[in-house]
Amino acid sequence: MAFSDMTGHLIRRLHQHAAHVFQVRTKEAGLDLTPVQFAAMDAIATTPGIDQASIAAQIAYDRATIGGVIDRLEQKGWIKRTISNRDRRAREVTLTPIGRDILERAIPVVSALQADILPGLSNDEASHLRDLIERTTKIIDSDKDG
Amino acid sequence: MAFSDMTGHLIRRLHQHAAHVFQVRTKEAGLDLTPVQFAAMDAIATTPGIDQASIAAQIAYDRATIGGVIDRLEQKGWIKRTISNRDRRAREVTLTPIGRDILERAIPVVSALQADILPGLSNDEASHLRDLIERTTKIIDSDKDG
DNA sequence: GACATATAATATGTGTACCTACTATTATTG
DNA sequence: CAATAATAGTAGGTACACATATTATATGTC
Repeated sequence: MAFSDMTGHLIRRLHQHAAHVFQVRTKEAGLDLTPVQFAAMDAIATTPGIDQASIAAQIAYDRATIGGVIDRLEQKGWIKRTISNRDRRAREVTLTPIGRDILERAIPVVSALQADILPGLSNDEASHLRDLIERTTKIIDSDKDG
Repeated sequence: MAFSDMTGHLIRRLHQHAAHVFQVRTKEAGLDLTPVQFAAMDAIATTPGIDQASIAAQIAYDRATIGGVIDRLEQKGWIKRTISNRDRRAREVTLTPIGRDILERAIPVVSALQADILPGLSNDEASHLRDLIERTTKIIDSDKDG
């Protein structure tokens, strides 16, 4: 089989495209944020005061990567980090008012761009594709735990 | 819709998993190479003397990224770069004997690990998933050209 | 054949992405 | 409660990944 037909290569291409769509659509909307920054802010909004390790676990990233992401979000003034009282190793992360505003503006944009990630597929096909991927990732997760 | 169910997020997770499987399986086989390094070497083996821009186009990467990848492959002694006679801007890239050997050893490993990227899916489902992704990437490509 | 245009590679900068090791702190266990 | 193990975050290192700008060279046009 030619390399270009291999599963891994196809998945990389699709991911590359998804990242590109995210970048273009958010920039068009006047937003300056990356996919992981959005994911982290969404997790923080869902669970204010969440610590970095929990953010990393929730959105499936490395702790070290999230550390850097949180650094940059803090520099932009979108999140705040305070040492936790119940566990002095942990940092409790919350959105600032500006960060909340950015996230509010980003949510509809990010929701809308999802459809552009799978051009040319019918709704049924796109749904089926999402379903197959979701089943696969669930198996990956259960393999990790079990 | 929750962020974790969004298309972009699912695709990222799948890509992350595919990259992980590649890393683990190649390491187990005693190989020290990344997905893009493998892809580049495969392209060079297919078209010896290919220039860097053509490698980038063939495997769908940025020219700047491929420049760095080729740098590292050259440092490892797996490829050779010579200034082209017909176009002094271009670098003709070829595999060294060692590079050819590495690629020969890598090809069966990389072929075999493709199946591990989609655990828990039947052959039909995996095929269908590949097909849907392939159709999407073809549309992406034609949008770029047209 | 000078000149505008395009292209190959590189340089620079930002931001992931993950690995290993390290420090500080907490939890567990004898 | 002292010793051990586990965990949160950071530091350092490697390798993408891509945008933009720059340099060298080639190409098309008049």
